[in-house]
Amino acid sequence: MNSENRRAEDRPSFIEVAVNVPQVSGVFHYHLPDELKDQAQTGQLVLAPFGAQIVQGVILGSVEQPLVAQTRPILDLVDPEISLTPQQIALAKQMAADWLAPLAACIGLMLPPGVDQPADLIYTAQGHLPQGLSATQQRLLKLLYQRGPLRGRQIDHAMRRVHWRAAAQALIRRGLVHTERQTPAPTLRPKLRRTVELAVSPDEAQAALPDLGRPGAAALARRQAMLKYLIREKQAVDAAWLYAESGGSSADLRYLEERGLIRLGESQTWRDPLEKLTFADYAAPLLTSDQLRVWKAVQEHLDEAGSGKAVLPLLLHGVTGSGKTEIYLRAVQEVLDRGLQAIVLVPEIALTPQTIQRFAGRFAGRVGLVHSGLSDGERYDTWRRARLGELNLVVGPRSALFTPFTRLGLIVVDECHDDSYYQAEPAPRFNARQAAVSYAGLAGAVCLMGSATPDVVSIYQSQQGKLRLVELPARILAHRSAVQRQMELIRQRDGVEAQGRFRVLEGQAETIDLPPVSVVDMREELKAGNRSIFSQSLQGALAQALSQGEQAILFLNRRGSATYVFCRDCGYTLRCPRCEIPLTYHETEDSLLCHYCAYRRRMPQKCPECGGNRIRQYGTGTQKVESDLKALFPAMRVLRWDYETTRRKGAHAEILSRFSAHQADVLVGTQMLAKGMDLPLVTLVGVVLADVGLSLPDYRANERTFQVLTQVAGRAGRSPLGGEVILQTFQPEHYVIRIAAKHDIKAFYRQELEYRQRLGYPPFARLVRLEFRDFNSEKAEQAAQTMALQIREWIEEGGRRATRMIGPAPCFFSRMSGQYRWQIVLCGPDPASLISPRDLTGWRVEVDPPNLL
DNA sequence: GAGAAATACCAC
DNA sequence: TGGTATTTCTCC
Repeated sequence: MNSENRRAEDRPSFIEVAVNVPQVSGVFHYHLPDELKDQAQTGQLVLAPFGAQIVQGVILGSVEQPLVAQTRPILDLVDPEISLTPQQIALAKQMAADWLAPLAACIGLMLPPGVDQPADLIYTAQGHLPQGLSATQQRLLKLLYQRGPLRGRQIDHAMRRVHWRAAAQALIRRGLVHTERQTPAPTLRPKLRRTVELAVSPDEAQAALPDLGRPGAAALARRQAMLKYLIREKQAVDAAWLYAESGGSSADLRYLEERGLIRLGESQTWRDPLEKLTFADYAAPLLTSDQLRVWKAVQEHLDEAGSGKAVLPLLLHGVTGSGKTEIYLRAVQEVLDRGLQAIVLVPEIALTPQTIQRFAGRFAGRVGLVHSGLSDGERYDTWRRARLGELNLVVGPRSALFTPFTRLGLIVVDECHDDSYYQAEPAPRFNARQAAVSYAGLAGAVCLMGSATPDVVSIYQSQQGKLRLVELPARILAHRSAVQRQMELIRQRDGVEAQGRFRVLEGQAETIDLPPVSVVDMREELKAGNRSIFSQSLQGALAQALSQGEQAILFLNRRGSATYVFCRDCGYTLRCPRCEIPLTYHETEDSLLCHYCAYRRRMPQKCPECGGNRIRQYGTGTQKVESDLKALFPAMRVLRWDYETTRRKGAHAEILSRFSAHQADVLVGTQMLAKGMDLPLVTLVGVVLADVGLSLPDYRANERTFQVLTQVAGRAGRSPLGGEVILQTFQPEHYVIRIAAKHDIKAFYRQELEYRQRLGYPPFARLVRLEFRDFNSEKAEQAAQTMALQIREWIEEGGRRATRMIGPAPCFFSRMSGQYRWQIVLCGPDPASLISPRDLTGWRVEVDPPNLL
């Protein structure tokens, strides 16, 4: 048979499918059975046979010639409403290439959570426990006897880090266990509500009113009320609404339906996480001259992108409080006015309630929210609303990037320096900020990134013409209403008009200088006999703020150091038995906690090493700061914002609103204090120990410390009350401390770029990190050594003299959850191309990871 | 990730 | 040599 003689319509069309098995990277060719030919478009989520399994997959497109002689048919659609947009498919392909990740894993990011159901087996035990089984086999059998048939994933959960699958195979061979395939079915369905409408004309319904039951019966009155309501309404109404209006029940509805008077229907309803919340309208303020200049640049980009031109991503560098969010809001407004759609990425939704509020306030009823607190049903509905074009704006963390829009005009990346845009676990390991740039390019949209502390790599890229840098160098005074109240306060306090450090521009917003920063040398404090964690000047400043009814923030840079416990006799440090990370002390429970794997134990009375009883916690935690503060200032109202106090849902917003409402004088906290918050009453920021973090063995330790110090300093003095920042440190001469104290970010970039160039780190090279984990320390090391030899060979073969290999070495956090970690770092112009064609099963591969710890 | 095929291993 | 444990490879 000659296929060329066939008419085009008869030619079977083949399709390319990415199967949703995360370990499988390739694409596979199938054909569509006739009954699916009309429905199965590119992007559709389908069920396909794959070996002996039935798996989900996404149609990537059609092909003329399949790769295999005999294709198998697609079985069905998983959900007719779930299909990826062409731009999403393009982005998935781009990401797979950029991050050396399997395509299926990237496709998985685009699907609404809860819909993708990996194929699984159901394991059932049969017969009795015989002799001569291995420990794992016995455990597995006992588990199956106890809990009955289980899915593979349930066993994964119950027998964590046990390689039980081999044991299961052995049991299957001996006939003690049997397996059954489970065809995955989506657990989610659209939420429906019942509707009611008249099935007859209003006149006929009116005529039927007296004859709806026994005269005088309660049912008669209820049914009449229902019918009357429907006569008035003329259109279909929600059944729940009708019950409330008439006092009737579903039995009454059934009666009216049987009489042929009404018709029951169903209509779809959306699960909207913002529905129950109300937000104050947030009207657009006038722009400052700086903002107008930036806004013009944004408009230019939107215009050019609108006319089909490729545009550079925009990097908005604006000091804290310079009005970046207002620029985002205008850009979103502009895009919506043009009939396009926008995605706004924020770092950690729980930590930026103020940003969310401003978007929800400005675009009430038109904004979708995506975050980890949503139920699967809410996400599924948000996804489908976006896909149907009923939603045009979405705000959320990195996963919001994958909202299925077809008319994307803008992607905003707020606080673009934030590490939470990087996803390390699970694979694919990628940076959502870089993915946003790719996506904007693919979709013809504008990417607008903003930060008060852009990372040096972005700054370098702007110097190289790869990004367009726009700046907001001046701070805007806190909100006008708050300012007015505070001017009044100052007048009462000082008897004079506030002036000097801030300017009032005619008819526009007012600007104010960044707060002065003083550096306190803690070595001098020790010499002077002050052994408290607060220097004399910080104590003085706190006392003053308290006496004047102002607020203060005390910041602890905890990364890499914490309240670890050691013996003052022998020096023994208590560490996590699984991770070897120093345990941190928690006063409230008198217990020790590992912050990596959540291992917990009681605080010991005696040193486990030497038996001495002088075992104490050392270092400074938020609890210690809180108790010391209370000892110094008994009247002070202290609020703690840290890991411990924010585990409860909604705790972030609650703490923030209590502090904003001046129900506390001092807020003590860690990293999260550095996020974008607007707290007008804060006049003092104290950094308890500024140099923590500088000693971490990571090439970005300086940059990260500088960023966090700059961000936290920006929380002070956003009002006419003024403000100051006190940095306590043991290394006052360190350039990061010196430059942060002067707010001289440009000097930091010069220094840091010089250092990166000297050592050949990004942006002067790119990085790939290979990490191997094993419960057995020798195995982990062995694997790393073998791989290192292999890589050396690849470098040799390819003549890749510009690529250097760092390691193999144990990672800084050398154990995590009981597994030993070893790493190899490749550094060079394009290290990814060296390993992309190789088989790296068992290795975690990260391209341009944000840290090497 | 499952299942089959290929290979390594071992007792006789 | 037959049988089983282990690794490798394909799945469209």
